[in-house]
Order: sequence, then structure tokens, then C-alpha cells
Amino acid sequence: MSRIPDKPTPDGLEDRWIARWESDGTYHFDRSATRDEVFAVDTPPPTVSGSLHVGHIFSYTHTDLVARYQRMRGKHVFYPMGWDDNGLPTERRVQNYYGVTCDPSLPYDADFTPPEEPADPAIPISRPNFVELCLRLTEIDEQAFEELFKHVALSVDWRHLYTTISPEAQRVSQRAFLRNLARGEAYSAEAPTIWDVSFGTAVAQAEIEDRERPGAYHRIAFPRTDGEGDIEIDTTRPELLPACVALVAHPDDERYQPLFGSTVGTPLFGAEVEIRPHELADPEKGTGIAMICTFGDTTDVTWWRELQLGLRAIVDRDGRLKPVEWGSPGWECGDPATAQKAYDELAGKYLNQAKRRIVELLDEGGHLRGEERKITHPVKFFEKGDRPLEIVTSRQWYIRNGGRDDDLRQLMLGRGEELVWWPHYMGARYRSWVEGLNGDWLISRQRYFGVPFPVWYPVGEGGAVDHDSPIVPSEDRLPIDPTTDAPDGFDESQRGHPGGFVADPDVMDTWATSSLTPEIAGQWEDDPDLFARVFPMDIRPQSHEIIRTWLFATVVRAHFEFDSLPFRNSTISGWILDPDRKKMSKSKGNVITPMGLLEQYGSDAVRYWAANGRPGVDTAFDEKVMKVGRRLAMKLLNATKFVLNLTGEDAAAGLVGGEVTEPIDRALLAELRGVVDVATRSFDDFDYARALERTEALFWRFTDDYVELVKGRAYGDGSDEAIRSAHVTLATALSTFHRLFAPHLPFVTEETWSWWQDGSVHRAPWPTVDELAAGADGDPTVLTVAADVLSEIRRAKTEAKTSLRTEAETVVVSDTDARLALLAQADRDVTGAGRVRSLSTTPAEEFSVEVTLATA
RNA sequence: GGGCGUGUAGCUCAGCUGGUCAGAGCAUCUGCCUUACAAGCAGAGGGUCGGGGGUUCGAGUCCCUCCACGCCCACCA
Repeated sequence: MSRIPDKPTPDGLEDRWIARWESDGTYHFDRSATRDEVFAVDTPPPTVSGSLHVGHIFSYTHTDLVARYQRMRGKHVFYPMGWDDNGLPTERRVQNYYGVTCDPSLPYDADFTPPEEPADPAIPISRPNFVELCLRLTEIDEQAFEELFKHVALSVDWRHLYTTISPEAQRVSQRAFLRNLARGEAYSAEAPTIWDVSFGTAVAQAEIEDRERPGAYHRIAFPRTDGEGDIEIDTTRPELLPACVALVAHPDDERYQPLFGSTVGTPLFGAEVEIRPHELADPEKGTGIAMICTFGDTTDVTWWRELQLGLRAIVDRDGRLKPVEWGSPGWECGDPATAQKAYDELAGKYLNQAKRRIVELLDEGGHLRGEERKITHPVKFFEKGDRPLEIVTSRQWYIRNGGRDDDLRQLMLGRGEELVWWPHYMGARYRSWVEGLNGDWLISRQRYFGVPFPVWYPVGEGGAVDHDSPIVPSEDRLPIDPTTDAPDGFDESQRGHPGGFVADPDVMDTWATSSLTPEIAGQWEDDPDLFARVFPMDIRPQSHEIIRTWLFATVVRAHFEFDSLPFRNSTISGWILDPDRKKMSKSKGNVITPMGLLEQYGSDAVRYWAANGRPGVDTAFDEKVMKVGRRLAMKLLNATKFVLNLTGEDAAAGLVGGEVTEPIDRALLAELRGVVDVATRSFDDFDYARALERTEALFWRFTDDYVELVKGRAYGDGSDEAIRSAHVTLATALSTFHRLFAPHLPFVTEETWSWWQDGSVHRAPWPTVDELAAGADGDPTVLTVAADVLSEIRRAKTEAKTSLRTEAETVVVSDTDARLALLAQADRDVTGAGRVRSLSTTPAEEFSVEVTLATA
């Protein structure tokens, strides 16, 4: 046991064991294992756009705890890692980091080098140059991510690392899309689309959030065509008046019932619009009658579609009012010249500028009633954006998800039922999302750093692009970029020419690729043998706010492609909250960087903190818990050193599981059996926290009570048989504790294990009740009674403010006969540990101990 | 507006299918160099388990209701 240091410390264990695990391939996946022998993890690929924070450490540790447990249970753990580097977050980071902006019309500049400092104003660069910078920057981040994850001992098989922008991931993504397209599950359509004017791209329903914003009601009078007065409506979007195509009120609203079918003129523009009934109109809001504009919000889209109204689109893709020719088809009005004059005051202005101006115009024209009334109301934003979303009509790609098809919706709800949710109530998030879907999944983005749609369109002889007959590549060509690759049967010279082709310019949303993480990690079609061994996966760990995006989308893709779930269990982790119980996030500036914590407390201590967070429960960030974790790690080191010293050189050889004769030794093993059982069942239910809590509780009793009680015997005080019994029990317990703690404290347990065992503790078998057979008939009360008495002796010494070394002259224990009988089975250990000269007992109803201390 | 969750010692949290369930750790206080550990050890004080009803022989534990907080969803007039 020369390997045991004099002063054990958790510091520095990380570097040594990380290197060792890497060289030994401790966490390598054995791909000869069959599916039932495999435990596969659909690891969440973190977004590569900056740095990881403690929240990542928290949730990724949870997954690792389960992976390590399963590995020790004998499963072949498939535990890949991925980096989600494609998509808007990376683009945005690159723009800020280098001070560049992507202009797809520019040619590639092979000599371009980014500025040292972010350029201001931003330098426009070509799409290929832009993509190069994205790749360069993400690579830097990804190296830091990998180092951090290794440092917290994620037992990932790093040979199975993927990135979502890699050619392999693009191939999977494009292949899945083409198959969706071939089966009719993907389609393109020209339709009103929720649009972010800052990023210049369409966004999906799942990426929208409401934010409370100040606004104001303006009451506008619409003159009735029959001259019988005005209809007053309230609106927060007066700038959309030129886009008004109808007024709408509830069919049961008696105030407006007589008016349904009649018309009014729009103020300033004189367009004649009809008053229509629709259930979505709310009699309680405003004046109970609203103007329908194309388009102010998604309700407008519903009304427009269901009432089959005309289209007057005025918002362009930059969020400005576009030029309109009043009097032309679709823009009929009573007096085109007047309408045009008014509109020209607005055209070219951004929406909020147009709003101010039109209010002035309305006011001057006497069309406003009363003062504007300021309110705050929910406004829809792209979750990554900072300007309100608009709705513009554009051609986009969609994947069906049940949002417009109730049969499919029911099937998707069924998948949610089939999936096992941990915690179980998280299934409600999925259900409410699927039930609330109001359209198919919009997957195209008018962006640059993503997976291109593998699609071209034929250009007719007249130069018209035929979007309804896309040209697709064969799967063996994938991945392709249609903007640089030509379709089969064409050559590059035909690009953009009559009779030739054009590329689809868009890229897929990042969720359209990350919804395929099981397929990407499992190398679907590229390595069918591997895929068959790992798919569907066992767990999908993730946080709850992306159930509607990542989880749901992954279920949709697997449903279509494999008619199965992509994973059996969904393990949802909570959030890390700062001490004010707010979610930690970069935008709030309350993020704590993880590397400093890992270095200060040690990785095991930080993992201990993470492991204390219950599955699915938001947890406060608390460094005090890390201190406790560090103390536990330290205790494990010292206790191991001590126990191995007590048991002697032969601790490893044959002692574990040997014969145990003393009742108090059997009592400890009986307790240990209970903990092994609970820890095992807890881990089977992904409750790593309970496993730790129970293990830890017994471990402290082990060191504070059991070891104290038996150390005299273990040192040699007693019969050979009794000494041997203590040695066997200590070694058995130590081996069990090392393995029970191994998932939580991988570094110290590996260290302590190495002092007396061969191989990695992380490849050792998970302890079982059967190994602890000697405790099967043990009575735990023996240990309890002995510890109770010892505790009373300690109390007497403490209250006398004397050292625990002080001898007790006499100790008289009063207790029930049953307990006294059990105490008798351990009395020699008790007198030894308590330094008692004379121990006697008297029967009594209540437990009490009378201690007379020896005078010093 | 609908749904889900949380509310237990100053703090962070355990308390699984109702009967040692009133707990742990931290913090506080009092002590102790005890042949593993002073980044340690021994001990003490501290809570009418969010409020109010109810079921029960018995309720943090089940039911109802209210309050507070968090999250998810919901058509921006």
C-alpha cells in the first residue's frame, strides 16, 4: 500500500485520471454489443456560441451519473457527444466577434482575413467566406467545450463526437429531408409566414415567445358606405390601416349583427371593406369590432384564410412599408389620388415611424376618436430577436407535424404517451404543445450557416422558376450544396438561365438537423451495423424548455422515418437558478463560469453539487454544497487510507466477502444491503440524487460510528476470528462504498480504488445485495444500540468539556431487555471505543446512559 | 385565461404507497490536537411542515379551498 499518500487530497486527481481513462479507453463503446446489451444516450449537443456555464455542468453531470451507473451494471454504454454549431447563434456570434456581415451576392475572396478587432461598420463578405469564419470560430469554442466536459469527467466516448455542421450530419439531415419530401411529409408553400425583420428570416412557431410591450389603443372611425354614421374600432397597429381588408365582430354580438355584410370605407384610403362575423372576434376587446389587416398577427391570418379575404400586403422583409399603387388591382379605392398621397407619406418608413406619421394624418383628417390609451400587451418576438415579428408572405419549406392535420396530431400525442417521462408530469408540456399547434413546422431559414436544402428548381424557357417541380439529387451524392453543385443532367453553365436551373437559396433551421441527433450519432445509413445497435436510444436527457422544439421535432422525424420513438425515456433536468431564484442566463449577466469552480473545489465536489439537484427540479446555485462535496471527497480519501491501514496488506486479497462472525459487523452489512438496494432502484429510475443521499448517509455512519466502534478490534484487540470479522467487514464495506460513490465522485473513487484493487472502478461491477450475503441475517439494531451508547458517552465527555480520550470510569446503560441483549453482542467494541473501564446494564422502559468520567 | 410544479428549521433541501416524519447538511453556539481526517471531530439550540376547512383512531403525507412564487401554453384588435 505504498501507493497511499501521507496526505491524500482531491487536488490534481483530474489530470492524472483523465489521461489514464483516455489511454485505457475506459469509456469506449464496444460496438460488438447487441442492442439489448447497450445503453444508448442521445446526448444534447450544446449550442456552440460562446461558453458553457454551470447550468451545463449541472445537467450534463446528471446524464453522466446515469451513464456510469449503467456501465457498472454491465451495459455497453453508447455515450456520444455533439456540438450544435450550425445556425443563427453561430452566425450572430461571428458577426459580433469579427464585425462582418454576410452578403450572398459577393464573390468568394480566398485572401480574406478577418480583422483583429471587430470591424465597425461591419465588413460585408461572401457566403463562403462567412461560412469559413463560422467554422473557424466554432472550432475554437468546441475545443474549450471538450476540455471542460472532460474535466468534469463526462464518461463520453469521444470517438463518437459529431457536429451538426459536419458533412456527415448534413448528409443525414439532407437524406431525411429528401425522404420526407418523397413521402409528402415535407412540402413548400407560398403563405403568410412569421418573419423576423432583423434577421431577415422566417421563424417557426416553436421559436416564438410573447413579451409584454407598451402600446396604445387608437380609436379610428370608419365611415359607413351607406352614410349612416361611423364604425369605431380600436387598434394598436394604426400603421396597418392601408392593409385593412375587412372588419370583424362576433356573430352573436347584437351591436354589430345588423351590419354584417354592409361595408365601410377605410379612413385616408377610402378602400371599401366588408363587416364580417367570426367567432374569434372578442366582444370584450376594444369596441368589440376589429379591423383585419394582411397581416398584423396570426389571428389576421386565420380570419383572412377562413373568410377568404383579399390580400393587401404592405410590410416588406425589412419591416418597412413597401410602395403600393392605389387604384391598381387589389388596391381599389374611391379616390386613388388621395389614397396615394396619404400612402406616400408612409411608404419606405419603418413600421414604428409609419405608426407615428399615420396617427398624425388620421388626427389631421379628424378620423380619431378620443385620446390614445396607453397599454402594455403581449407582443410576439423571435426568441433570439429584439424586434417584434411581422407576417410576410413568402415561399417556405414545411414538415407536417399535426398542426394542420388532426389524425397526425393524434398520432403525435400518442407518441407522447408512449414515451416514458422523468419526471412523469413533464409529459403535460408535450401534450399542451402538440394540442396547441396551429400550423406545420416551418423549417426553412433565409440564412447562411446551416444545412442547405438539397433542391434545385427548373427554370422554364421563359425564365420562370418552377417551384412545384423541385429537382433532387440521388442520396449517394449527399451532402450537396445546390448553390455550388449542379443537379444531375445539368452543368454549372445552366445555372440561372432559361432551360436551366436555380438553387434553393435557403438553409434548414438548426432544429431540422438537431431533430436527427439519434440518427446522426448512430450514423444512420452510413453505418447500418452501428445504427442497429443503438437505435432507438434509451434516454434523451434535456431541459424542459425545449420539449416543444428539440424533443417534439425528434419524435416527428423518427415517427416518419422509422414509425417508432427515437428514444424510450425522456429525462428532463431542471434549471440552475441564481440565489435570487432567477434562471441563470447569459443575457441576465448572472452566469458563473465553471472552470474556476472546478479548480477551486475539485470536479468531484462540483459533481456532488449537481448530483444533489433532484431530477427535473430547478435548483439554486449554491457553493456551500460544493464545499460539502469536497469534504465528502476528502473523507473518502482519509477513511480509505485508514481502513486499508487497519485491514493490512492483504486487504485486497480475498478479504472482501469473507466470513463475518460478529453481530455488529453483520449489522453494518445489513444496513449496506438496504442502501445498495435503494441506490440500485433509484438509479434504475434515474434518481441519482436519492442514490447519493442514501449512500452518503450510511457512509458517514460508517466512518463516525462503525469504524470508531471496531477500530480497536481491527487493530488486534480480540480473538483471531473477531479480528478477521472486522477486517472482512471493513474491506467489504469499503469496496461497496467505492463502487456506490463511483458515479458521483469518479476521481476520488478511482484514486482510492487504485490503492487496493485492479482495473478501473468505473468498469467494476455495481454492488449487489448478493455480495453482502453475510449481512442477510444481520440485525441493524446492534449497530444502532452500540452507536447510541457511544454517542451518550461522547456527550458526557463533551459536556464535561474534556477530551474524548478521557476514560469513563463506569457506564450504566438502562434500556429494554431486547436492546440490552443486542448491546451485549457488541459490548467489547463499545467499551473500547468509549474508553470505558466498566460497563453495566439495568433493564428499563426508556433508554438512558449514566456516565462517570475518570478524573484526570 | 388554461395547464404543470413548488411552498418543511436563518439558508439549501430530504421526507417513497398516511402511524419513531418533525429530519440532513450549511450557518450559529459550546467544546475537543482523539495513533485517518483541524478543509477535522464531539455536542447544543432552532420549525404550530404557506393559510383555512375536511376525511381518518391518527395527516408535511389524502380531499377541498385560498394565498405566494416559478414555469409551460394561449388569437398582438
